[in-house]
Amino acid sequence: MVVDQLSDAELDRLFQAFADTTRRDIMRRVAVGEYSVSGLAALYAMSFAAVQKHVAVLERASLVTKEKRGREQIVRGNHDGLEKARRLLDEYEAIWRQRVARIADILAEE
Amino acid sequence: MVVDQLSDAELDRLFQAFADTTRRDIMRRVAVGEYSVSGLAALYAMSFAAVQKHVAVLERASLVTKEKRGREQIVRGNHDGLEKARRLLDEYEAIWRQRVARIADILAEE
DNA sequence: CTGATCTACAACCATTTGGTTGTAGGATAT
DNA sequence: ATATCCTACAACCAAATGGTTGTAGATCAG
Repeated sequence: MVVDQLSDAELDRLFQAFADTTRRDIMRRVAVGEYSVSGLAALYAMSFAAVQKHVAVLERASLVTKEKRGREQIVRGNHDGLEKARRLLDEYEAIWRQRVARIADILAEE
Repeated sequence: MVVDQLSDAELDRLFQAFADTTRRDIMRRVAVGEYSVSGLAALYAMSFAAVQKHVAVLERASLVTKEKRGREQIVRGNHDGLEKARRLLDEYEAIWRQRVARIADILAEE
């Protein structure tokens, strides 16, 4: 039973978000600790605006959330987004296994 | 222990490959049955060349393989590629869980 | 109040992406 | 031998991506 239907566009955004080294690194960071946008920006050899854009991509993909704290914007990992991506790959895995099982059945019939 | 180290570029290609609805659909198809490139092309409302490009993206990402059979090119799903993507997301999941566990520990100490 | 910090956003640029059409070559069928 | 089918690849185009700099609005510190 599929509880939580994801649109194609949502999945596009999800995987697109993972398809960049800097963004995957940001995901690792915010999964462990708290970072402001400028705190993240300090970690990479690119402009603040570039990092800001990466965070925006992750946010649109529901992989992080931002929360205003004073003049800072705290970036937090969003577990749901990660789970959705994982679930899709698990689904593919299941399809694969079904196929392997079916082939085994066919071989067993002979 | 990380058995099989994936370069950033490989991961970029892997997730980039998943970040398109048509390509995810192709992945589902070839996981179940056998398709030639033209067989796949017949399924979508776009040119043969466009589908050919999508297959090429999946191939560069090690998500499918092609095998020549007569004048056709048979596209097959490659389980390894899928596994690698799954493993990465599992790793993120593990990082997440560690954090949750650590927070629980801190709360328990008080 | 002033200055420094953090953020957002616009404008711009080069490259990549996702699509097209067209051309050409190898394999198959008649 | 000829026509058909399947594939590969080049050239082109519009839009998106990943980066830049610059401007401007909030918030905080002195």
